[in-house]
This record gives sequence, structure tokens and C-alpha cells, in this order.
Amino acid sequence: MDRLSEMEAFAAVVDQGGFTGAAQKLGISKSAVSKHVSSLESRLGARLLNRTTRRVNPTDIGLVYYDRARSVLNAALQADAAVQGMQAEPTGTLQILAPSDYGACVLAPMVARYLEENPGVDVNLVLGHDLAEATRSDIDLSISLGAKPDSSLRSHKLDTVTRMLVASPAYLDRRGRPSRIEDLAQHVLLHQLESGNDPAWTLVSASGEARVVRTRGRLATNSGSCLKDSAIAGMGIAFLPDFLVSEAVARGQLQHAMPGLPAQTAPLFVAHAPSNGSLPRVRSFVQFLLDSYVEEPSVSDRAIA
Amino acid sequence: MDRLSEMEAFAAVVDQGGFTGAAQKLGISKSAVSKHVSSLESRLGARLLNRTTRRVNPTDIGLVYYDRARSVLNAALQADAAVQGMQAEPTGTLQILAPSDYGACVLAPMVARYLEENPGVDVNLVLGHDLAEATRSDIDLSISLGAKPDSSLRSHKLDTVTRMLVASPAYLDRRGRPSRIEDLAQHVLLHQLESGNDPAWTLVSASGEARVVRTRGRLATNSGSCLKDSAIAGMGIAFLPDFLVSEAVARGQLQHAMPGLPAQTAPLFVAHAPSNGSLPRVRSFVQFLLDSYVEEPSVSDRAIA
DNA sequence: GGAATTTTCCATAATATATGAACAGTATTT
DNA sequence: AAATACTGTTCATATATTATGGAAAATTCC
Repeated sequence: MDRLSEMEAFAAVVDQGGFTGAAQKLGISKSAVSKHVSSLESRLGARLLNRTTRRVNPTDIGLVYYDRARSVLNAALQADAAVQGMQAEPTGTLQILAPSDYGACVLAPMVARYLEENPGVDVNLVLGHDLAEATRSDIDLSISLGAKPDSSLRSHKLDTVTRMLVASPAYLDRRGRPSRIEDLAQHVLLHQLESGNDPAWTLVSASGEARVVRTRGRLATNSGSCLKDSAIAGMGIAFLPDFLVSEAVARGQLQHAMPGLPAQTAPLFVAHAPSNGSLPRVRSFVQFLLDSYVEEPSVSDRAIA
Repeated sequence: MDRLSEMEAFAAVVDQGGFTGAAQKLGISKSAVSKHVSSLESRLGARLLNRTTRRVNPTDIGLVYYDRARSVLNAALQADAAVQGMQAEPTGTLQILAPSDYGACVLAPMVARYLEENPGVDVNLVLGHDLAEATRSDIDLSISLGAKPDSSLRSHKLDTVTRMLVASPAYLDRRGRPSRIEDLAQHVLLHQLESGNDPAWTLVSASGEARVVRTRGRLATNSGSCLKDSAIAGMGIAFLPDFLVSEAVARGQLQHAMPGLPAQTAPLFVAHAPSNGSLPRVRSFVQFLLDSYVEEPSVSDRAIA
């Protein structure tokens, strides 16, 4: 006997003031209503309704049970509605916050594909990871590189990004190839400006220890692609993520400046507020990202697997 | 398919991290758990669990549904518990607030009977309707005469109390019998002190209008029985409820002072805070009162019926 | 007191359930 | 690397239970 149906039947009887009305409202036979209520009463071991053949009045026990049953039914309704809401077609405008370079190089093409698959969703892609931006309340979803997001957020690891030291062949021929981290002090280091950070790189040496290399280049910018162009132009060594430079490396415009250096990896996360986790557009985009990275994992993640 | 059982099965699977554990915890077969969850999923039209044959992980939809389902189950548990609690044997100390005279004359013998029938309950009978007492938080139940209790309280009408003008035959022979309300001004009126009230009676005349009679007696007391004794002693006319004087009237010690006056009736209510309505001792005592008054209605209520 | 509604009861047909074993797949362990 | 142990699902069947429509019982309204 479905206990929820029993409660529905009982509540309907109280609402309609009779079994007949309840049966009509529920679309079942009077007998069924009677049996449901009887079963409920025997299960509880208490009389819930005072039947007077002409009128049905709830017992005082029935009265308090009615309130409880209604709240149970409401909760059940909300549970169903939550699931239905999460399965609805994604709609609205998805606000995505992402690091500038990653957003421009990697995310933008993916977003384009996502938009094609999800005609109901618009995307606002906010690039640049300022804290002021990160706390904007209308951000649905943010992508971060390196640090694992705040544990108050729901996060999924998407990928492992490798950053590498690159320079143009001409530069390396002219200035020599560094073989140890200390050798970098003799080179022109093209630094990427980050808000609030000292001009320095943190590199993990072959022995596994982190070494901080102060950069003393004549050019610094916050644009990774600008930095890449400078490196291609032979202006020095840059420390850039693979997604920015792999194409230039493949074309021979850039080379690994220090092949002996172990892979400098950082995890890539997508994160969202827990309350946004049930928004279809957020769910669908996160799933889209996860699917995309599973189909086409990066070099470093493939190596791990 | 019992929807609550489905939720229980699903929640158990999430808790135990597997169908086998859930089946053991619920005491049913693995097949049943599997079917319950399958049925739930198909009813919702959503996958709730990611099965990996070795481990079961809730989908993100499943995660939010788990919370909802848990609250549904909790509410259902509370609903059952509320009914069970209301059916438990009455225990504890019942705090009753009642008007002094009514409590002494009528309620005390009834309480004695109630105590015999309910060995688990003690009674504290607080007599005297001071507002300070009425708001005491440990009062389970209060009885009031005349005014209908605050609508924030649950109240039941118990009876209709008739108040009557009485005096001793000797007094009436000596001073004459009043025939009109105005005549009362020529009499000694024995007033019952009430906190905050002017010394006056409000009488309903034969024409139905309320007349206020200022009392100017030399004796006033807050004790109804003391007033009755004074009236028996021939000291004047008293205005007292039937339960106080009917015996003396029957014995001829008192007479109706003004037989032409219509019945001066006031309803008698029992009231309790809604939150106390589910306490077995409150319920049982209220029921006891109602039963007692149904079996033995007062004269005026019998006349109405 | 009669009549009309209302609930409950009853027998039947249909539906649905729980079960245990067999099946298929994966993670652990040796 | 292979075998094992354990997992969830599926299947057929026997058991329970359900809903239904009509008849019966009961009580209130007129």
C-alpha cells in the first residue's frame, strides 16, 4: 500500500469533507479511498476520521496528522519538482569567468560548439581572473588554473595544463640553451604580469623542489599571446601554458628552452556555487566540458592515464 | 510501488554506498532494492545513480534528490511519531487553571474521578483567574466562565452556567421580593470581588437588554461560598452561579430573589494552547470533561438541547 | 418515520511484488 | 597477469495485494 497515496487519500477526504468527493478529486473509486484511509488508520493504530455517514470530521489526532501529511506531500512534490527542474532544457544566459589566455585560446572555440548544441542558452564569457570579477554574484561558473577552488564551491577537475619554457630557435642559438634552473639568471625572461604577484616564476626542479626564479626581463605584459609573439620574435624565454604555445612549437617557431626540466603542471578546474548546481544551463555546460575533455584529453593527462 | 519505500531504498543505497548493503540494512533482497530504485528512476525520468558494478555514485541529480527524499522521509517519520505520541498513555503533571468557585465546587470532584482513571497523571489545580496566573507558561489547560477564550487557544464549550439572584427566605420576607431590576437598588446586594472590576452586576432584563446594577453592600468577598453563607444568613441578595447555590435552594435555605428575571447564562469553556493539543494528558482530560458534561448536562444546556 | 446519501463490505479479476538464482562485469589480490 | 570475489541486473514464478462495481448497513435530513 503506497503510504503517500494513503496520505493523499486522507488529505483529500479532509479537504473535500467526504469520501465521495475525495474519490472524485483523486479519480479513483470510493472503495479505494475507504481502503486507503482504513489502511492508514490501522497502520497508525489510531482513528483519524469520525465517520457520521453523513459527514466526515477529522479526529483531533487526524487534525494534527493532516498537517504532517500535507508537509510530507509537499516535500515529495518539491522533490519531484527539483528533479524535473534539473532536467529541463537549459535556458538563460550562462555567465562564465575564465583566465584570459585560456578563455581566448581554448574556451572560446568550445563555447562556440556549446552554443550550437544548446540554442536556448546565451553565454557571457568574462575573461580575466580579478577577484572583483570572481565575486560577482551573477557568475554562474568559473574556471581556474592552478589553485583548487574554495571548498565551498562544487568543482570538477577538467585537465592538467603544462606550462613550459619556450624561446625561438634563433634566440637559443644566440644565447645558448639553459640546462639548469640557475642558468636562467643569464637569460632574458619574458614575464607575464599577474595582479599582486612579484615578477617571478616558481619552477619545480628535477629533484621535486620548488625553485623561485626572479624574472628580470625588459618586457612584461599580462597577455599570454603577446608574450608568445615576443618569444617567437626572439626577445627571450617565456613560461607559458601548452595550449598557448604548442602550435608554435609544432611549427618550429618556438622550442623548449630547457628540455631537461620536468613537466610544470597545474590542474584546471571548473567550479560553481552549490546553489547553481541544479541550474540546467550550469549542469549542461559542466557536462559539456567534462565530455569534451574526456574525448580529447591533453598530453599531460594522457600521460598520467 | 510504494513511493516512500522507493525513497527509502534509494537513500539507503546512497548511505551504504551499494545495493547489497542497502538490501541488508532494509532487510529485503537485492532484487527488490534494484527494482525500487529502477522504478523511482523511471518515474522521475532521470538517472539517480551511476552504477559501476563495483561502486555506486549518486548522480548530481541524485545528490539533490537524496536531500529532498531525506526530508520527505523525516517528515513522514515525524507524522507517525506525532500520532504515536498522541496515543501514548497520559503521564506527567497536568496544570489546570480554573475559577476559584467552579474549581472548588465542580472541578475538584471531577478531578478526583479523573485521577482514579488515569494513574499516570498528577494534577495541579490552580484556582483563581488572575491574569498573572493565566499567562503562566506551565499551565496546560484553563477553564473560563463567560468570555470565550482567545482565538489563539483551542477551546471547547463544556456547559452553560446560570447565575441567579438568591437570598434567604427570611431576608425576602423581611425586605420584600424585588420584581424589577430597579427594585434591587432598595436591597442589600452582596458583591463578589473580582480583580479590576467595579462593584456592579450586569443583568439581562426580560427585554433582552443588559442592565448594570451598582452593588452597594456592606459585605464583599472574593469567595463565592462565603457569599452564599452570607446570603443564607439573611444578609442580603447574592448573584451566584447555580453550581454554588442549587443545593441550598433545594434545601430551602435560599430562594430565587427575582423569579421573573430571565436566566442569566454564561458559557463555560475549557481551553489550551494549540501546542499542548497533542499532549496525551491534555487530550485525555479535555475528553474526560466533554464526556462528563455530555453524560450529565446542566439544566440550562438540557433546555437548549 | 421515511428517504436519500454516504460509507463500508465483498468477491473477483487484474496487477504488481518479492524472491532466489543465474548472468555479466569490474576491482582486488595473489 | 590471471583468478577470484563481489557487485548490480535480469528473469520466471509464486505470492500478495490492489482496484473495482455493486450490495448492504447506517445515519442524517426532511
